[in-house]
Amino acid sequence: MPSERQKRTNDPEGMRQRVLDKTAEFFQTRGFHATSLGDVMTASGVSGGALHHHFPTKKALALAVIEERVAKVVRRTWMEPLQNAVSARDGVRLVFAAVADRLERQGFVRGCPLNNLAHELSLADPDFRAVLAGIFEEWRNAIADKMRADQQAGREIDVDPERFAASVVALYSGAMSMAKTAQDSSLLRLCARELGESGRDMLN
Amino acid sequence: MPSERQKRTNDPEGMRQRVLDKTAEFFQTRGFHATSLGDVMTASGVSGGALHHHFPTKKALALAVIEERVAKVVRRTWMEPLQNAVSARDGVRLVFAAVADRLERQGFVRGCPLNNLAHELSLADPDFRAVLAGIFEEWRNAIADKMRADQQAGREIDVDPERFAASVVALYSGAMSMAKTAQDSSLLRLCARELGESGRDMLN
DNA sequence: TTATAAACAGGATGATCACCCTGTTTTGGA
DNA sequence: TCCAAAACAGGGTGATCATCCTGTTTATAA
Repeated sequence: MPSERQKRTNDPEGMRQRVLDKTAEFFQTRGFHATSLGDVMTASGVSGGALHHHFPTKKALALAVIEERVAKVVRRTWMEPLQNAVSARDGVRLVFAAVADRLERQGFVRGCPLNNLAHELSLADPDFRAVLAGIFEEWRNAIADKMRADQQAGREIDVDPERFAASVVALYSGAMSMAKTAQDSSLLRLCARELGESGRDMLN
Repeated sequence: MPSERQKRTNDPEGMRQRVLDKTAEFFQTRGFHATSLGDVMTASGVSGGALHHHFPTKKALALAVIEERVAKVVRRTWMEPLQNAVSARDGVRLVFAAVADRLERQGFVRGCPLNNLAHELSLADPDFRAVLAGIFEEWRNAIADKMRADQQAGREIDVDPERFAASVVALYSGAMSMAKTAQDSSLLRLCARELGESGRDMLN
């Protein structure tokens, strides 16, 4: 039986996840440089020794956040809904609308976690840049693949899948940038309309 | 006549501009937080006292950089070429092409200075956010105004100028984000094609 | 010429930060 | 049961950074 002098319960995986959660949150609202490891330690209730044990450097922590949190957000927000959509174009419209809905409910815009970190870290470190570029590519590929599937079903024949994918990611990223800076989610909706309700729009 | 014990020549405005130049450069490649005032002092050959005399805080320096450098880049890159263009759509295409040309010549992508700082500073400080949002708005207004002028000449009747302007800024900002992260300016060209060469494109 | 303020120099300072080190506790397998 | 490794605690450390302060030099206006 556990004696009363058992003071600690080791939960390495739980502690790791707690650190990643809080760090991802701080990175999203303050960015990499404005987030201190002290902030992370206090917020996640982790000692300096434990933090260093799981993540030897701040860079290692950031890479884990990007690979295990940021990438996951992109997959859950974009790729999964897209695969379940009836078409590429419809899926993209649904994602734009879903994100705009969420932003309006929460009342403020923190921006796209991938873009936030990409801007701050892409030029700072080659390792950061490589991982971030990989997520962007995965994102574009998911959209292009869906569009190619549509085309194999005989639809959207005159569309270049790569160009469509890049433009959708660009439109979304840029719209989120503006929405974050203006703190106005209606800019996202405005850009979303450009994705074409009928056949006479920019992106149609 | 100037005696030989005249050791210094005061040039407050020149020194101010030199500081702004170097700071804008550092902000563009490293960002706000990764740029130390020591970096600025060494690079621009300015003493701590002089720097503090012209810009009492780092925030004041950053605000000056945004208002006197970043805003100017947007005006020179976007608004002036746009006003001289034959149409809004054509002007936008020209700017995309001009930027892509420059990026290819220089061989690397540092990104859009406005977006770079907007991502890092928008949520950090209300004053930063306000100034940055103002530049985005000015940018959008310039595009929308040009489109409205086209419409008064009977062209592009079925286009919403605000929507067009927001989408163009978003497409450009997002394309630059991707190009910067991938260090591949061809992504900008790919997105530029979405602006419509004939009449069957996303943005046409 | 002289007084006053602006312009500039350069070191001091306190706070912060990422990282490290030493030691203790817990865990799981031999 | 025991032992080695993993997990964790917490204080220390050198470096860096933004800001400040005191003093000196230059410009300007009376």
